[in-house]
Amino acid sequence: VDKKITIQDIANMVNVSKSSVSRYLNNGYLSKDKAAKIEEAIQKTGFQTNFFAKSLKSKKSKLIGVVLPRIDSVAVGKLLLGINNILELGGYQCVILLSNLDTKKEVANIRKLYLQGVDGIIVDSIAITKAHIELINSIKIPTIFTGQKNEFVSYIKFNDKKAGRIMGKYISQKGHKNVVFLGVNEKDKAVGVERKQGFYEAFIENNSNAQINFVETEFSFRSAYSKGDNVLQFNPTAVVCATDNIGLGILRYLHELKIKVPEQISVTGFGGYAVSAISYPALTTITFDFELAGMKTAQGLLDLIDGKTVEAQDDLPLFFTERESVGQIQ
Amino acid sequence: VDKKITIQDIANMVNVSKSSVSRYLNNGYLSKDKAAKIEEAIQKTGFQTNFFAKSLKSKKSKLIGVVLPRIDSVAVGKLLLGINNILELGGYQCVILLSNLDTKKEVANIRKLYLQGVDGIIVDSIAITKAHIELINSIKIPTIFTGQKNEFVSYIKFNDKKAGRIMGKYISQKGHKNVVFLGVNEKDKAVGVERKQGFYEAFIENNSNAQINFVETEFSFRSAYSKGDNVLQFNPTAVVCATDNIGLGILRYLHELKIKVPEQISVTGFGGYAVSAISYPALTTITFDFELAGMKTAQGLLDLIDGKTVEAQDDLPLFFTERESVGQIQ
DNA sequence: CTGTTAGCGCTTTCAA
DNA sequence: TTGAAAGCGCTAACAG
Repeated sequence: VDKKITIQDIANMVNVSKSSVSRYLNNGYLSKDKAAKIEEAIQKTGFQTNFFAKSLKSKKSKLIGVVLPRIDSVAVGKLLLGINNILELGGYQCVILLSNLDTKKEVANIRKLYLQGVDGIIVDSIAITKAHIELINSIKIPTIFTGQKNEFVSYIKFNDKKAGRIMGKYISQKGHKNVVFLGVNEKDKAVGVERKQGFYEAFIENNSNAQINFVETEFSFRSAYSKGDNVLQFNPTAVVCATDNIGLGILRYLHELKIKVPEQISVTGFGGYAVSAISYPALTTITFDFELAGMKTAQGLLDLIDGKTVEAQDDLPLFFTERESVGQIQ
Repeated sequence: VDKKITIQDIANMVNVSKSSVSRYLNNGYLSKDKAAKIEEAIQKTGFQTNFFAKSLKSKKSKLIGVVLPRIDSVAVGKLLLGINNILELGGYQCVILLSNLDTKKEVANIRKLYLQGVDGIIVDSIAITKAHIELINSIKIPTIFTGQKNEFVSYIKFNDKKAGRIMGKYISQKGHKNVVFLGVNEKDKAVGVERKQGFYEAFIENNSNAQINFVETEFSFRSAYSKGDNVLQFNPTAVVCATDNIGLGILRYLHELKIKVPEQISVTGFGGYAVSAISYPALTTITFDFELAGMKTAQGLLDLIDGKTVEAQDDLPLFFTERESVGQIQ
């Protein structure tokens, strides 16, 4: 592998025109013997078509842009794994842009990818704003969202409200009447609003004189941990956390205070990361299969690229995972 | 944003040649007034230079290939975050290829990136083989490794041996005489060999009649957990785990058997992920700053691209983090 | 300072 | 079936 060889070099070696080599490469008509010779030349030279020239000419890059809110999270990692599984099969590669949980940057990243000429864009969004919609409508690149929903775009996500409802029903059935919902900011519709709403609804339905108090936290262990005394002020019998991460933070806080879980207080999460099964006590949670979500999303994008219509989907399978962190009241 | 507009369109609007527009874009000499007019036209049209044409011509893509063994790990996520921080400043973007902890695929991915014409490659390697070296030597693209070392390539990593030594000294000082090292396969030089060796050396130095037994595990919690009884057969007073993940798996196993940590048995890790501070008991570990590692690696690659020489570096700062999981013997 | 010119490597009519 | 030729959008001599 010395100096990169081109389609022209191959043509010269075999005494055909470069058009013929191009045809060979793109399944055009070509006589058997020429095809064979070209194949041989390509084999021994290790020729590989120039990615940029091809993209320039064909207007296709085989590159998919992936906009992520953050990367140092197991959930996002799994999602990306699923995305990559599917995209790789289709001969696509991922260009990754990070938004640092910043909505504006998310939009800027989408624009950047568009200008670069990727063939499609996947956005693991934290919130779909008007700016998102406007941009998506003005650019013509296939784009699909995951993690959040919006009627004007294609998206594939879990039903966060349903997840919340499952948890709400469970907790009320366990006899809890005074709980704290330790959630995140409402700017995040899926995690901040839908999960909470689902929980509230189902919890109240089953338990009309119950009491729920809300405490807000960031996504990190550390932040959740630091909200511990805030949570305890309400004297809840259960604290329902918007993510497993948050649950783990609270678990740690309670441990330090020698408050026994689930004997004295119950804790739950959402997510189903492997680590929450290892914690002590293992966290009762709603399990989302993020890798599957990634695969579905990537497949949706591929369909969009193929010109098919993809209908919004917010019912990816999720299931309740009962472990050890919730106790029965009375 | 309708039909993509080109440098020629801008040239026509302002009545200059497209070369002048190109000059404007690339900091060539240009009169103030023309520059101003061009700028205005670019502003109002939202023109953006065509990525593929530019790359084709300039032989530069502003794309960096990043080969990762896996993506669903916090350590890798942090590394990528650091890489991205630096690359973004330089106007580069990351194309990510996953190797699924497979050495052959790692090599194949490097080749793929080379053929695509990325400007440089970062490999978070699990093992640097002859195939790696040969490929790197034959292609001329700047390439840097992280996570593993090898005298024939540029690399930036932590000193895993030193990390092991610190732990070995600490554990022996704590009076432990019979430990199990719960490590990974030796194909992974850094984690499988260096950490172990460093630990063995320092532990024995301080404690010549001590006993160490080795148990092998995969990287996952689950695998570590499943090795629990294997570990216990040796009746150790401490189990030194090659990663925090592994340590967390063992912690869970011991908890289920109601074996108290650190009263009955001590456990340690390597890594310093946030989650190990939240576990119960919090894990004593060696902390690596993976984000910093990512930044250093990316900066090294940028230097390589600039034609500077980058010397191998295996002394990224690491520090001992004493928490709650190790007890004193006697 | 600025325009003209010649490609980068490839695909794709259009004729032959 | 095949080759010639045009051109994707851009950069970079080379004159002027």
